[in-house]
Amino acid sequence: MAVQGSSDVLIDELYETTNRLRQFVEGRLREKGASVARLRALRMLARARQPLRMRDLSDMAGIAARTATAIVDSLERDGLVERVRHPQDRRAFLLRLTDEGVRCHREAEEVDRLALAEATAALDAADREQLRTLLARIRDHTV
Amino acid sequence: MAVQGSSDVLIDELYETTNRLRQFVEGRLREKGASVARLRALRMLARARQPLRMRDLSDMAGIAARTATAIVDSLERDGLVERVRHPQDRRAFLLRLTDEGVRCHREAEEVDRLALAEATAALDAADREQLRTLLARIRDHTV
DNA sequence: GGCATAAGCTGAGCATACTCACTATGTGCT
DNA sequence: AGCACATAGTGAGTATGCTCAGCTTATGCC
Repeated sequence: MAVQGSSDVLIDELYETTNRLRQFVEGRLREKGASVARLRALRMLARARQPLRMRDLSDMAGIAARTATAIVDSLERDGLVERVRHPQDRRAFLLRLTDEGVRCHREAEEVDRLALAEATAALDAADREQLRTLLARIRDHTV
Repeated sequence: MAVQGSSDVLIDELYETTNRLRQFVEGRLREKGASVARLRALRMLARARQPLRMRDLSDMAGIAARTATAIVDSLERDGLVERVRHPQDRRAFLLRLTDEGVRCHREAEEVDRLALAEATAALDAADREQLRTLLARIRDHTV
């Protein structure tokens, strides 16, 4: 029974772990004016070689287009990101990090790195790699 | 660089995996009038030997008390749960599953089990156990 | 050129998570 | 008894995720 029941609560544990990890990291990111979702958007924009459209951002982040709109709204309100009309496609925007956005990203990334290192202190490199592998296998089956 | 960067995106992968798994499971639970959060509450109530207070529920589910209020509100609105005044402590409620709630829980539990089995099809028993162990280690460091 | 269809984005509305502040009630100390 | 503090639950407000509907603009086919 214990063996068969071993997967029953897996989603709950995944859910709770994510919730707690998010709160843990967000508590540290807050003072930098960031959050997990906001940092993720900043990271995508910082890493991309080309300016991104809203759609690119939502695809890369694995979130709904509407959710990306909300995130970018808040980033724009705080002066971290700018929407510029796409020169060829008048339906689309191109997203650009402001100087403030670049600074915020850099600081938030460092805070995130430290918080994540703290949260995963009990995992060695092999454990982390194993965890990533297992997560990827779940993602492959939830399309 | 690849090795050092291995933990950088771990939280993003955990985040995205949870989001996708939740949507995957909720798509199947929806027709049963449930959701991941609602099923979790129903499960706690069904498994508890004693009637639970709001506080017991939020503690067991690992969520904020206010969030439990919202979940129970929705379950009560749909006639799945009842709040009964605690006979000794007039501040508290005791939560009781209705017959409809019991039926909903039973059906949702089965749907959840199947959906989870599908999502974790690429993981054998040892993988699942390993995943649970790794998640638990993260939880221990995010209190 | 013109019409049908697709794509980009956002408004509206919901669910689930949080914090903070508040009311009502219990508990414990003097 | 009475005051201080703790606990139970919820209202208010915010963030992040979703879907569906709708407007605007591109695209592709005749």
